Amino acid sequence: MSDFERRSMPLFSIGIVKSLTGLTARQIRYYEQHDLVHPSRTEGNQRLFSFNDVDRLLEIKDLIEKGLNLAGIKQVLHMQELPKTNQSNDEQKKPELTEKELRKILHKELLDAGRLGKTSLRQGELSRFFH
Amino acid sequence: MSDFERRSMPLFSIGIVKSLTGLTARQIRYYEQHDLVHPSRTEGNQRLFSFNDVDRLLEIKDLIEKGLNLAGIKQVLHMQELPKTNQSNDEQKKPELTEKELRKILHKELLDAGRLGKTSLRQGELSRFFH
DNA sequence: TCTTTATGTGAGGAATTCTTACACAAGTTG
DNA sequence: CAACTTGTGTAAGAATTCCTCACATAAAGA
Repeated sequence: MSDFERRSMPLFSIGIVKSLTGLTARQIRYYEQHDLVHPSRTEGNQRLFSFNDVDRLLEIKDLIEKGLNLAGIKQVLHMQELPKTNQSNDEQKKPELTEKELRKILHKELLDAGRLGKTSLRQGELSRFFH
Repeated sequence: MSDFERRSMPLFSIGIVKSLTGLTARQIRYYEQHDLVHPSRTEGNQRLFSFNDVDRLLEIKDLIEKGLNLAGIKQVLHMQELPKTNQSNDEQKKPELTEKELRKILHKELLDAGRLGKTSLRQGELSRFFH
């Protein structure tokens, strides 16, 4: 079993994820609805989260606390996922974000300057807690 | 958070543990009832298993497949937990096992000779799957 | 002021888990 | 052989957790 598979394995019910992240069930479902996480499901349609999912929720929480809105968070998470994609591809993959919104988000990030740098250090946060 | 704490953290519902171990819910509850595992509980009394609990259930399953009965398994697990205890302490801690039963168990183990050695190699099995 | 965003809350139902009880096959004991 | 023990299956009924959907609302933006 590869590292990737281990971290993508569906293991945690939403109740556990609540306590691991400090988010409410409402928030977790809302973030899923807006495509920020993609937990799998049991046969009976109950959500099951992986380590990766929990890590990602912790990142989302972090960005929320920095004042980013969901559009901004989506942007950041996508950039982390596709670090080597060239610019033309990037534009093709996020056509829904207008120039204006992007400027607004970047403005927020500037206002938060100094704190944003910590994001990369917090990557894979959960891996510090389990092994 | 220490290593010990991480591995003792209550995370998994019995449904997940079923799929991780291949045991039935009945078996898992029976082993708990006979003091082989001690999952914690949610506020609503639902079982929550840790990595250690799942590891231990995998060991139990292994020993079951080797033909040991629960008394024998309890013996083996206790010996693993207290590797440095002197003999007098050992006797104090397992007064419920008669000489006769012990002889029977040892006989079984002899019949299974050659396979039992693998047990120690399978220690902490789950740690190969997660980190 | 009106709209959007992110979250709280509640209802009603479905899925999961709980305990308890009965059944039973295989092994053990007398 | 008859009775007992062990380990597991199964089912019932209740409790807990989770689901979706809908409505409310504060804060922020237009």
